[in-house]
Amino acid sequence: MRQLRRPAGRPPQPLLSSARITSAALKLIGRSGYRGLTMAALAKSLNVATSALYNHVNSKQDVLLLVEDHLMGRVDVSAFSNQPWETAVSMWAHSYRQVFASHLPLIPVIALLPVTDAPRTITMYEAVTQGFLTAGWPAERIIDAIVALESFIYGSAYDVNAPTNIFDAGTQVPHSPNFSAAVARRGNLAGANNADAAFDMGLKALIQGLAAGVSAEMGAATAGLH
Amino acid sequence: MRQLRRPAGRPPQPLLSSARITSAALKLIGRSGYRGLTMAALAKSLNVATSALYNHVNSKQDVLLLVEDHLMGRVDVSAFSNQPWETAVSMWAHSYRQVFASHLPLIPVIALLPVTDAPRTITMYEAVTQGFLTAGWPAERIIDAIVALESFIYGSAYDVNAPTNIFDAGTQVPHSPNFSAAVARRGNLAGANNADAAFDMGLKALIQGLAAGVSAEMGAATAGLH
DNA sequence: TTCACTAAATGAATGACGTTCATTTAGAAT
DNA sequence: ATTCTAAATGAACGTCATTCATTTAGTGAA
Repeated sequence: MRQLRRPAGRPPQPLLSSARITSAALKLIGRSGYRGLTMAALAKSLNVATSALYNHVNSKQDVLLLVEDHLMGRVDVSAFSNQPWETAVSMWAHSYRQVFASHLPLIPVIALLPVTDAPRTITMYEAVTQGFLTAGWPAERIIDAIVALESFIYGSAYDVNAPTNIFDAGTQVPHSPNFSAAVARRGNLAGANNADAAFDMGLKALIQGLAAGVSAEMGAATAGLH
Repeated sequence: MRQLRRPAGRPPQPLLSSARITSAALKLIGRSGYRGLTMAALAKSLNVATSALYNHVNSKQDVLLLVEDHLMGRVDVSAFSNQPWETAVSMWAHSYRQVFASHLPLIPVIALLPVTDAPRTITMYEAVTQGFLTAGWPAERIIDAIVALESFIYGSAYDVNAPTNIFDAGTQVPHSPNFSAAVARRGNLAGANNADAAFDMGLKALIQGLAAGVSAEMGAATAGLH
């Protein structure tokens, strides 16, 4: 079945928009991964010439930013409004990691690009900040704590995609006896994925450590120490 | 000054080797960053045809793996042999982050590729594992703890390269009052880089939390609880 | 209404880049 | 000696992102 060829020139109704591009990009990523996300394939899936995309985005990076911000809307921050701080942070972090574990190429985008053009991302941060404030965190410390948690989440998202044999030392096993033994013993405990176990362990430690750190500081402040 | 053109055919002395390629790649990265690291530029810096590289590596990924493993040798693990566990982990983590903060494109390589062909990486893990064992960590938990720490380190390496205005909400400031206020207050405290503050805060928390978690578990085990 | 301007499409062209292949030459192994 | 393999050259390929001239349609000002 051949398609009618659309003539050149502005169409009566616009064929493209940021929203349409974002949606098509997400479908394409779902179907063929980030390797399949090319400007040509994206245009084709929208039944449009490749160059038409550049009337709506300045670069492929822009497309990635659109996708990133859309996905940020899927990160669940609801726990910050009805759960204690520790629980809320844990639920948020789990959701955050889950959303981006299948979108690793976005991590450099999130981590390095200003949030200015990412409204949903800003909304997410606002909810998280509110949760921290409600829990009594001093404003001065909140961003650093969020950044620390996010750093852990990004790294953990990579780890979700690590192959199971990533720590296989191969021929070097004799030269790394302690390490290789530890690798062999890993996961000898009940169930669950290795990546999940490491994430849960680290997240619990981080949350507990952050809480301890900030409460110590506040205690000191209250006591007038500095 | 024109170069003599080398004729085709195997030269009496090999012009290339893994070591030479690694060294040239590192120099090139230092001079022009990862954007400048192309197979063509790499070959040119070695005064060799591009295709000659493929007699020694199978792909550009291979080059990245060579560089990665070389850099792993720069990560300082010495503290594990003469410092208490908390100090050693902290020093190792700082060194690890510093080494890779200027090599972000390697992070997916480290995080996702088996260590099998990375001998220095294995050596690093062996030293870290020994440090954990000496501190009394149960073998079953060590790899998960290392993975958790590494995840945090990778994410923090990205953060080192984040622009200072990354959290600038721009026109959306009115819609994110708490977040924007927290961003404004960040770094109101003495000196230091924002990224460094977040890293120190998170690392301290993580180390403390991991220590607390494992000692609780060991205490329970000692007491015969399970 | 007309006219200039801008928005949004097409399709051709460009320029990087990674990678492959036929070919050549030299060392190594039988 | 002869054969096999290692290691080089240079040409060619295919994939991409991006740009540009061109076309057409809506929009706002005179």
